[in-house]
Amino acid sequence: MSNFLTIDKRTHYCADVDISDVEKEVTLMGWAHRRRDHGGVIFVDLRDRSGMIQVVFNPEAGQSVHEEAHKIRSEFVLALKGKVRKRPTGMENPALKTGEIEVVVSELEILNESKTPPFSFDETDISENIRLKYRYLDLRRPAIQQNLLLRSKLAAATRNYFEENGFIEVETPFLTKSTPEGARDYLVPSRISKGMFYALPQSPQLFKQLLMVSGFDRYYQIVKCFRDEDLRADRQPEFTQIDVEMSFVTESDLISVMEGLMAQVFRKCLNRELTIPFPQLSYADAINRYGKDNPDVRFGLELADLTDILPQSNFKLFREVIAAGGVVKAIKLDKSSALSRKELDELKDFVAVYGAKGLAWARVNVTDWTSPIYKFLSADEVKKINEKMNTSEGDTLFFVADVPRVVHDSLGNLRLHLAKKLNLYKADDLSFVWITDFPLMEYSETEKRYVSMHHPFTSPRLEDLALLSSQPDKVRARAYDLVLNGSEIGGGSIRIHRKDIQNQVFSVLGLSDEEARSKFGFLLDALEYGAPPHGGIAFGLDRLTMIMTGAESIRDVIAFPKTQKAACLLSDAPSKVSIEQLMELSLKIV
RNA sequence: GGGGUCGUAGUUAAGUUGGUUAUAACGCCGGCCUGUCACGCCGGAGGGCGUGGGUUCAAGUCCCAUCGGCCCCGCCA
Repeated sequence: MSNFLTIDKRTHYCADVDISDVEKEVTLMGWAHRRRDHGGVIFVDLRDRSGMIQVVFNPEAGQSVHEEAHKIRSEFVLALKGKVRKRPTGMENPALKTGEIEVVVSELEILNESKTPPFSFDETDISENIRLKYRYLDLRRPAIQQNLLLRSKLAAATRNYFEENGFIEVETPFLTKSTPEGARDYLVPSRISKGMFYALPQSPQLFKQLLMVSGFDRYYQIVKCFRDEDLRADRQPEFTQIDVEMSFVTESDLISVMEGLMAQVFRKCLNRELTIPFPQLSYADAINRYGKDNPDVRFGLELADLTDILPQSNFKLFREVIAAGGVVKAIKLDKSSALSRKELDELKDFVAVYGAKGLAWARVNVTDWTSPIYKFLSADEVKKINEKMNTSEGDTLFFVADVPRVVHDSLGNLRLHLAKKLNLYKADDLSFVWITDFPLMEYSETEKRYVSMHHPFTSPRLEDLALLSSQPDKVRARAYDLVLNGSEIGGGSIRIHRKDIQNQVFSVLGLSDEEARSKFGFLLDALEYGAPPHGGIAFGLDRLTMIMTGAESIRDVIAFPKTQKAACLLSDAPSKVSIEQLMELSLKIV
């Protein structure tokens, strides 16, 4: 029996051994990343979470060690002891952090063997179903380990910041009450109360408001949230929020505390200094200029509104769209980014996804345009458009005419598509922007009623209160989103702390008093017992980590993620349960 | 719910207008090799093309269905 683990404790992580350790005896443990067997001397790259170091087995070191080394295969788990030495001149490996040195092994124990892994850890484009099935192996890859390491640093920096600033971390329940508004709930059947269900929280929203009523004053929590909706590249059904709530604050107080958080987090995790305060943009301006409420402001390509120029146009399509209350908008691509005719045509398909029935384009020449729609436009219209969009020779214009939503969706996304395709921004740019003055509610055609844009506990702006019953969609909310590089990384609001206003909002949302009582009675009650003015915000930890690591998928910043069908290929969840389990819960599969 | 795309040795891919025994690289196994680091050299094994139907003399190639991965629309207060 060897002394490894019991007497010979690990002295270093592999990549932490350096030139100053030469002549020292070290004990290392890790995985055999690669073996190079020269018949005589054998080299093994020993890997752990820190990185790699080359270890050497010389035949002279002793026959038994050398024989044991012959058995080493990929991913065998090794414990070894040896002396650090500088590599012979000319044998250094500059690609390796530890490339100047190596460890000459005197003792070796194979702590565990390994089957040949199903994929190579050097390979970068392994199909994702294989990676997810063997996630514990996928997670050995340094790139993913780095992502999770940064995620850990981000969480730590966040906790430090809040602790330093007088916030208290409080846990809130996972087994809680289903809420009618918002996303679809994950339900958990109650065994004790037959036919009753808990819901997993979409967010700890109501509980953190209650904590303000309790007087905690400053709350935070890094917490899982659950929404049973379809997945995207940046969306999982269970995700992590940095959840915050503060009492006796206004929007500007909260915003500046959160800017401090961002500054600290980026300094500690990425050693980057942010310029604060961040710029702010109203929701209306964001939509008008960028077509989206999560605008990527790293580049221009802003939308220009041409509706005023074209109501009498000879171009029937524009004229009719405007007459029907629609808008005509355009974006301008600089001449340095000219596209081929084929590429221009392909963009039609791109905007069709967002409901655009067409995409008109124009190439600006010295005196005219090259464009399918040029012949329909008057010289005056062309002149006014050229002036409004400040065109110069070689620029390309893209027009969409439709109802505002379609125009904004298609041009807003076309703008992102072109910027990415044509590299109009630098990969490491960081452009934060607060979006403010959201509408409190909007009319839902599917539900035939007004629905909250944020959530029903968001405070209306006091000066808009009078409009609440007459023109609900004109009421602005005291809500704010933080957008980074076109990604909504956080959103929050000042909440309603008065019962009468909360009731009024519920009523406009079509919630009867009885419904409001049965769903949110506990909140309404709490508002009657000295609820302080309060507000908060929640950040998406996963999305923030994605941006900080440059990950293209949320799965690359989550240790054990779900597939698009919300399945876990590793554990095979979700799965069937036994009839006994169902009976215990009084459940029947229909 | 809908649109798109992919599925061929362990992995990554190639596979002509359907046509002999389905290719390659890496990996794996065996042998040789004392300074490699994607070690090298020699030899070898390994799949019947996601699954199920169909068309055909003949299907990895065509058709239908189905399962799964990814991207998107809807959805995500």
